[in-house]
Amino acid sequence: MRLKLYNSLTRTKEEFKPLKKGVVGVYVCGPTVYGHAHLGHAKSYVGFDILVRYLRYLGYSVTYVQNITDVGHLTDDADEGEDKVGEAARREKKHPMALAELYTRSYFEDMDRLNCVRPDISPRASGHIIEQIELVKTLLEKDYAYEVNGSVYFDVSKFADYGKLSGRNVEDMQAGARVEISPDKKNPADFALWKKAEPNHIMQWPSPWGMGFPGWHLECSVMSMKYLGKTIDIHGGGLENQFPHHECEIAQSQAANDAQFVRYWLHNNMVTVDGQKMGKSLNNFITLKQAFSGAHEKLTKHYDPMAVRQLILNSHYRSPLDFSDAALFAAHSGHEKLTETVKAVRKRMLQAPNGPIETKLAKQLRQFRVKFEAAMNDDLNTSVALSVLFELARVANKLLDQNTTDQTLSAIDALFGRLGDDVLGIVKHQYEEQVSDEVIDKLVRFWIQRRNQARRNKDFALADGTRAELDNIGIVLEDGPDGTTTWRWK
RNA sequence: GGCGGCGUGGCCAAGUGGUCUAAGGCGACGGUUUGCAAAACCGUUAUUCGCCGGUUCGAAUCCGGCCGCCGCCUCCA
Repeated sequence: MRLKLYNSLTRTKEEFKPLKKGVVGVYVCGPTVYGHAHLGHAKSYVGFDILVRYLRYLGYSVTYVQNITDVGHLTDDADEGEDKVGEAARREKKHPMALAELYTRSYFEDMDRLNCVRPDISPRASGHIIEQIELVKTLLEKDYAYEVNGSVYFDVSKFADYGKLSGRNVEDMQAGARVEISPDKKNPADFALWKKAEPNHIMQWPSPWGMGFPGWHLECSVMSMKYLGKTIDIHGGGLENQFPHHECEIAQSQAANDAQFVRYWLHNNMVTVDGQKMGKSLNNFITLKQAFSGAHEKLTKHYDPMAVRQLILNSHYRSPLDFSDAALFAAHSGHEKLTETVKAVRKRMLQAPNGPIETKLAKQLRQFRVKFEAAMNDDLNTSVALSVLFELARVANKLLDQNTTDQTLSAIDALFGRLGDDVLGIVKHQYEEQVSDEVIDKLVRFWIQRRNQARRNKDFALADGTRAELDNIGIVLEDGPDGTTTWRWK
């Protein structure tokens, strides 16, 4: 069976065939870096992380591009609001580029903790102004765009397919239902390619139309074209960007290039928190840093990033996901079970008797792999794929109760590695048991107490024995004149 | 107003015409193991898939109606 993906463009699951054999270009709409990443980012980017990992598992050579939006994304409607990065910069009293850098780093840090593979290229919108201006020029030359007062708009009436992706009809949409119509536009659905900047606007660049900045939609067209070509295999993004962002990308790109822009459109569904949409005004807006530290009133504890990842993989990427403390807790418990099993297998592997794997078991492991791949091939059904890991864990734990062979255990470990690590990213190559200084201090103090108890009981043999044992480990006890005991490394 | 999605056990969640008396996880309960516990393992926990009607030899899965919930079209992945 081959990989099938649900293509938003055709609204069907289609067999995935890349344009060039064995090579896949993936472009995913990245974050606008004006704040810390939140649970919504986690769902979206873990979802596409799985796509990239699985394509690589299947043997494709994948180029994964995910932009960083640091200019042009407005707070209001696509044309009238303030630049998000600019506004946040003003609020935090930073230069916009410093603010973008801060949150870009924060974003990468959070994604690393979620064990998402880094994109191969993370292009910044502000680093591609020249290319964006070039695209606007092309669209003007081809008469798909018009200039008004230093701004350039795309003329939607000239692009027949506008609305095809999101199933909308320009005529049917209530023009300006919730948004003021810009007087400069010929048609309310027209969108900005280039915006004139007022003098106080910090981020602005010279252009043939005067000082200004690019429209938000432009960057994705330009950067995907630059790094992946005019026609790309897969474009991913959050469902909320299907309209208008992705429609606009299609219109710009295809008008400019006279070529299909994207062959497979993938859209990730949204998250809710306790059943409600997550919004800054709703007091249920949870950043990843808050989830990882537990610093949010909706959370009873801090959650390991892997628990968040596990919860995301527990459901399908096209289904909405409700984050609740209970759901996170359940995911955490489940993840712990898998982790403990993998650790136990690896530990036992080292001392298990030499011997081959039983034929019957080898067959069962192959079946697990078949089931896993069938699930993943079916539009990345991670929920079922994950269930295979739990079945594998059960088999492994049963074998651990018996005196099984080293080859059996290493086969199980290899399967955990291939499926759980390479594809799902919830099993790690290595688990280093790190002991903090605080824990060591508590342990030593515990022994100091025991020794002092022995001293009070005049059991000097035990007291001295304890001190000698600690000394062997490299820990020196020092009894002060006031009866207190401190310790230091030898 | 326009567009779309969802409703499966106490909770999360797969399954979308027969292998479904419905995967997997969490939780709960009983058992094995254990000095006790934890972990692990075994078993129990939906004859039923929001409600009503229809199509069909057969429906959680298709169609119609109703009820409920959610999202997008502003911000937001």
